[in-house]
Amino acid sequence: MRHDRRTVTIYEVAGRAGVSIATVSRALRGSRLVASATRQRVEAVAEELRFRPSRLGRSLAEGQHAANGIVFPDLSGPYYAEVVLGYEEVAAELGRSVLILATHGRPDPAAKVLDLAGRVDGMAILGRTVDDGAVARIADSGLPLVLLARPPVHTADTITTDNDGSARELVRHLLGHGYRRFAFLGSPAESPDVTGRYAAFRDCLEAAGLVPPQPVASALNVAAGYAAARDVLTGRPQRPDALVCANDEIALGALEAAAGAGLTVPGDVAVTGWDDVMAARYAGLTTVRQPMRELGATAATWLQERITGSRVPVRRQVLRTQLVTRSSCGFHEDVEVKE
Amino acid sequence: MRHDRRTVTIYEVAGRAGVSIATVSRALRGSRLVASATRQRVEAVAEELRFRPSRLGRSLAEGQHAANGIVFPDLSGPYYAEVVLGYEEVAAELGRSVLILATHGRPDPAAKVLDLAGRVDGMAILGRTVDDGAVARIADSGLPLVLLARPPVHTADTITTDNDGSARELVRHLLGHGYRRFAFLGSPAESPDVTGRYAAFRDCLEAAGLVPPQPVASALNVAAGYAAARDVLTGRPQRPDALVCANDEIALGALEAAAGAGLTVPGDVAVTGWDDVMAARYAGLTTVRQPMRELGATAATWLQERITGSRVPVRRQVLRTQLVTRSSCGFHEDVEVKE
DNA sequence: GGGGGTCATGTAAGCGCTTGTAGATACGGT
DNA sequence: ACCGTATCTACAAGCGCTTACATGACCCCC
Repeated sequence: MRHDRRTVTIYEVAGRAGVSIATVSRALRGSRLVASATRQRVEAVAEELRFRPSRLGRSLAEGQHAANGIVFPDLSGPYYAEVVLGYEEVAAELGRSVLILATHGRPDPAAKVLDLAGRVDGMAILGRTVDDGAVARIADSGLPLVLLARPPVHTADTITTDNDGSARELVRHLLGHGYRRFAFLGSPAESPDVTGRYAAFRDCLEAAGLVPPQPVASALNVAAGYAAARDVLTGRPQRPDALVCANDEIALGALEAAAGAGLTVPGDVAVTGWDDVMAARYAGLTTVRQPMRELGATAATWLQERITGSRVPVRRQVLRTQLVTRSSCGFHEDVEVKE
Repeated sequence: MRHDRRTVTIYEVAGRAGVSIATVSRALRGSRLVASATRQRVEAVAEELRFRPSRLGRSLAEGQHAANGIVFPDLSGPYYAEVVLGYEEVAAELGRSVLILATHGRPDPAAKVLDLAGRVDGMAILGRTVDDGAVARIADSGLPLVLLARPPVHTADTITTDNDGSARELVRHLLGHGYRRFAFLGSPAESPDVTGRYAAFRDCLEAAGLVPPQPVASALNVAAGYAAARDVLTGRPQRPDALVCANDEIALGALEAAAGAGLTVPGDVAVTGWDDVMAARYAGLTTVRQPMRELGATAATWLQERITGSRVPVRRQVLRTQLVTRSSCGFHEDVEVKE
């Protein structure tokens, strides 16, 4: 069952250098307890033999994987990719490898998540990928955990973006443009973010004296958004004049549906999204930009603190968002600044 | 230096169940050499103690990490993200974890790549992230390796997409629309793909009796594409009428530059890209779609074969691409099919 | 010139698992 | 009553490293 290729071990280096393995280990890790002549000899032999210490041996002895994990639904769309990137960048800087696990919308990722948990010193969980039970079980095992864009679970740290604030800002902006017949496209059950966005949308409309509509079910992709918007724009007695979409992909689908129905944007209907994907810019879509990279970076930083130190209190943080107004929500004088 | 949180080990399970650790191991791994009464007892105790076998212990004993690595430049844009996703999906299916390493354009990732190599049973390297020397060194160590969208290095398997074929198809298409004054935007040094695309572009124009232009330097992002296109469209005596851009981001920048220069697309100038990013659709950009997901999936499959079996011959494969014609390369009757 | 440091190195005990091998037990056939 | 065989279990070696502790050499100074 062993690997075919023989790798050179610390024993061979020790033998060739005429010292014990303890000395090799010390010499190569820069301990001061080695005479410099010995150190040089060991280094020369190690170089000659192309010795690379086994990560497994080292990890087992140290009781540290020197690795972090991250679980996410997928990487289509820049949203999660940016989070992963921010996470990886900080982790790499700290000398930790990153293990990924994409759930790909599979029903029960618990087994794979548990497996991942056994390979890392800490782990970030992104969105609604792992159910509360599994999260609690992992947290209870003592594995440092950070939850991202996901409802908190007792002892784990949690970071989210400001869905509440951004939804309110968005709705007020649309109200300011004179829109009154709102629709919300996207199923709150799809993700915790959508849940929060819809809730704030509802509250904000109520506060404005309007009757908030039920959300229109839609998965978080272009095709679903197209279908949902088509139904809403053509199949109802009272056509809405503002489609608040749970993310940009739904909104992009909605823009197509509007065009298909012969409606102009933003004249006949306004459309907004969330995420500020690259396509949003070319589609003139008003949307909410979120600090995804920072989300990942903060997660990696927090984990590091939990892994090395033993800070006790549970942390929660809400990252600020930015409303990006383009043409799809009404006419503006200001032109988007070139980036 | 050991971890604080005490994890339960096989010894405790053995003690509680009144058997040896060997029996625990066999019982839990489903060996037939265990009486079913014993197995049940062990399983009950393991469950009660929430015993999770240490991955490190197991890997060390088996000489297998049960993990694959992948190195890529970044994850902005769907290109690499899709590859990673395809790779992860297949690897996970095969019970292997995935370690990622983003080079983030850092100058010398060799140390981190070597570290990664020590943590996995096989590894994919994407694009021009690791220099030939480091690749050769890893390959020589016997680590199964697959190179993606990158020039081959002796013993490693290589998979690329059909840059040559797609470039020729693209140029012929533009020639068919009547364009004759071509420019190529993108620095061949940026990536092996760009090198291949430019070479085929050049050859194809020569074959058509035209004098191929030198490439116009540009990094693979929107801002660089904008700047390069602006120079080409405004700063030259003979303005080109077809901008073949090395990827979609450059092309999107070029579209903006054309608009900024008061030129119509495709009337005054045609623009094309590569990758078919989501924004390309909304920008009406003609481009080349590549099977990125398949690229990653194939890499994982090949690695698995190399890791488990010992197939000797070096493999090379070129994946087919698909020209996606939209409005930016001339007027078409056909409308893109809804996806 | 012997006691007490300091410095360099070796010894060995883990870290948590897998697995080859040997031993124990029970059973059936003769 | 005995032995061969099948079935189960324990023993122990190993995987490749780190590190506490022991050992020994050497030097300094009273």
